[in-house]
Amino acid sequence: MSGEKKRVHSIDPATIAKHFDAAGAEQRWDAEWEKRGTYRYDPSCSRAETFVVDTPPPTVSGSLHIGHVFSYTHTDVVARYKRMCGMNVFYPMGWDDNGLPTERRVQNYFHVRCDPRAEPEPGLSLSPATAKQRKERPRLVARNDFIGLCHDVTREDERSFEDLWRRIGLSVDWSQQYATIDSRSRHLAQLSFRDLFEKGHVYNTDSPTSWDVDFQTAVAQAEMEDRPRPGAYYRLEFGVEGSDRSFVIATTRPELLPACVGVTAHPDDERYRDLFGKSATTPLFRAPVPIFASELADPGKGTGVLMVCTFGDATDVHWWRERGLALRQLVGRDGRLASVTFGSEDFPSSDPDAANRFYAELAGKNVNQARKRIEELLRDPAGSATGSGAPLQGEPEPIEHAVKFYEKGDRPLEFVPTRQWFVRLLDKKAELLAKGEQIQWHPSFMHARYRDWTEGLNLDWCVSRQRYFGVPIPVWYPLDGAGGRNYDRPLVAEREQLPVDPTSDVPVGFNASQRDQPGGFTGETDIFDTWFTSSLTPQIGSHWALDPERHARLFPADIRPQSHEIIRTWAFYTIAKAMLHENCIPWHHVVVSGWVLDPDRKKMAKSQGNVTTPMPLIEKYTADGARYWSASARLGTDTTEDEKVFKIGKRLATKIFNAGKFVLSQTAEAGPIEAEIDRAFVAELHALVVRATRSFEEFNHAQALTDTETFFWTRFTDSFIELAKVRARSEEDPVGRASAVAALRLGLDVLLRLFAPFLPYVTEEVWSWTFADEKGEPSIHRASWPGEADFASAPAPSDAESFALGISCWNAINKSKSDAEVSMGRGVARLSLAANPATLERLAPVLGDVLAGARVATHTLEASPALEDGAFQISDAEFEERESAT
RNA sequence: AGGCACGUAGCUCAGUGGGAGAGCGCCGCCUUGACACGGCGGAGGUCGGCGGUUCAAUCCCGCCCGUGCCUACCA
Repeated sequence: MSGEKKRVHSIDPATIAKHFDAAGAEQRWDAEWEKRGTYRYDPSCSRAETFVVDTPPPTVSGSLHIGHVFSYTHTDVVARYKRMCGMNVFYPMGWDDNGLPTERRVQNYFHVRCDPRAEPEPGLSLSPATAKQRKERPRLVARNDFIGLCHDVTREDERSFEDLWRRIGLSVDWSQQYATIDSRSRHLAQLSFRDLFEKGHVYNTDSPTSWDVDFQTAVAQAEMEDRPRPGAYYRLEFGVEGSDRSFVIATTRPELLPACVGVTAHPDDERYRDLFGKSATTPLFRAPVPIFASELADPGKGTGVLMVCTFGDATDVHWWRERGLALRQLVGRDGRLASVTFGSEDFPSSDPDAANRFYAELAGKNVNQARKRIEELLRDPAGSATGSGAPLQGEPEPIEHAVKFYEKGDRPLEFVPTRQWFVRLLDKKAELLAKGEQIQWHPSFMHARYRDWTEGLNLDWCVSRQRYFGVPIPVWYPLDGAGGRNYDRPLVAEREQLPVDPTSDVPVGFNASQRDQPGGFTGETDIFDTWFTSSLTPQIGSHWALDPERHARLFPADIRPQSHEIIRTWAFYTIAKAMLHENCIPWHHVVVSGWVLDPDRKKMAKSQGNVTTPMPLIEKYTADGARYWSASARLGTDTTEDEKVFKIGKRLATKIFNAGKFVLSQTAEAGPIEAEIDRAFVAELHALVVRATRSFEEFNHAQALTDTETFFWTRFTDSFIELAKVRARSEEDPVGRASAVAALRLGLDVLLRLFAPFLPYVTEEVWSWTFADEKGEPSIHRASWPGEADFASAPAPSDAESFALGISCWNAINKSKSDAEVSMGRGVARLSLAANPATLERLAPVLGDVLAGARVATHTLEASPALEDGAFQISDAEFEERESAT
């Protein structure tokens, strides 16, 4: 830039609005960016030139809240930085409409139920159900028709999300959209299953599985949560066969007594040692059950001896398998106690009549009802296994204990034997952990979440769900001559066949007439766990098996933004899938945002009823203001919704607008940057660029913002502009004037670009005034990130500290004005400035600018060796009269 | 019960082995020529507590207290 004349425009400030019209700018630039394709992904670029974002697809049936603005802004800031660094950014948007929330919403909205067996009605389109319709039975619709209705309902939700994303300026490429239930996602999910099947990673088995009795579906380990629940220890007296002995078992689930298949205690427990190998007799039902020793029994819990039921908990399942115990399944899929007959082979009893009499009181009841009733029965001495009075010893002792629930469920999970499909993961913990090591986690401690979860895994991934809406499992089963299903030879759809719906499509080698006929086939009606599809978001973006060339340009992705509570699901499963399919990691970085807390520091959640909708905040504080609040938060740190911070962001945008207006309205041509204070300012600016760039590279955008913001206020607007202002308009010093204008413009130019990822609107606005034209880059968001090239021609200052020194001196003069209670603009007729000799000497090159900025007419310098380096003392200041100030 | 994180000014939060910080709020002053949607100045904190390491600890280590999350806990 030095020497040569640049084509520089100044603006006429009169043509610029007095105040920044943020709302207008937001609307204008969003349309302009779309029109220009500013954020368009270029599919011709190689993987190395591309920065790939694995955008989290928001649950479209969820409500919009300020937390969405928060975390998506974090991602956008990174995407914008990378784009300015010259990367071809792939930043898609997905919509998560696969799964229960949408299923429920569609059911209510249209008053329909999905039924895979229903006749398809192509082109089905419904109106929202009327009150009258709601009183009737829900209409049954086929799966694909249900999916169509889902699109109808979610389109509206998607629009409101898109409105928000556009309003806050997400630099998403809107031509890259997908939905987790759309045909490509379904296709890829089924291809994923086919691939896992071919590689031997999936299996189906009939075994006790965690089951939600309300949703009536199997649930995976990752979807369970413990909730503290009140319960009670019921002390029940058991008999010992062929002996007078008895013992007492403490149980919290007396209703499972009829399902008791064994009794166990710790092998070293003296109290029960003599019982091992014998048979116990259960109270009420008089069932003989084996007594065995197990290390898993805790002598300190309850009475130290416990009953094994099918099934009370995971340990019961373990003992049942290990010991080959009987199966006496009581709780059915609906959560009610089944009808069983004591005295049969499966339910032995030494007194079947009494047992059946007691059980008749329980059959058909749900778990809670059965517990209440059996407590009463257990008070009846007639039920004793020993003839020594009521089986219930004393009163139940209330306790609070943890009970497993489906995270979306309302009643405790039960173990119910069902046939399910699983992805084998338990035997791959070590590889999964190794993959986690290859990924960079931001902040790094989030890696521990992944590690803990993976190490603690104790079940394979149950991927089948007994729901109706979702991606069908592409499998049929051959039927034998008697119509029995052969689960060991599943007919998994061929790759070329996909996508399929096995309830309407036909496996290769069969024809439609053989459906559900002996010797024919039957279609799987189960669907996939929604995570089975969501774990493929990087592959959905890259089109994976459907377009290997594109896949190679987009996979693995660079960043996966997400929140920490779904590390065990979304992150974990995505890593597992990439590993099982291609033995690689799905992305290089996981970027974890914290949560937004309400002003009382509680997590903002729809269920808590404390969510803040974002639009009013954006309208009040502008999109840039909302983004400022978001970007101020470090990754992984929970952040309080604090309007004060929004306000600061809005103020910052206004200040940038005004500073831009001032700098760009300087009419003089820019020239070489020669004045010492200009050079020193530029040197500090350069250092800022280095710091901010490093912060971005470390995924510490909050630091980059803080540094840029601090510099902008304290070094640029509050000081450099003030100190260079007079010279920038000086008629007598054309060289100094050109230098000042150049430095001011460079400062604005660089700071605008440093702010651009955070405040896309105001920076684009100011950029558009003259820089867009001068630099031939219509959008700041496509301009280059500041770097060495911007400073190549700026000579170093003779003293790196001279700008700082000038500011100190200027501040000292300001303080004297403040002390005298005169305005900063007041002229100073004369003053005496004291500093130590070395400081005075170093101040000399910038003193002229300082005195001009402070409007000092005459001054005297005083060398005071006693003063510290860099300290200034002002005395004998005489201020001009207000009227005489010019 | 284990793991992780956090605890700094009234509020929201930075920060570092050597001098305690920012913004907001508060107080005082200044209508100035980019900006009153401004500016200048000021008050305000035993950096959760107790020990230890060190010449030196808000920072490193240990213990404790408090908060949040993750994981475990159904006899």
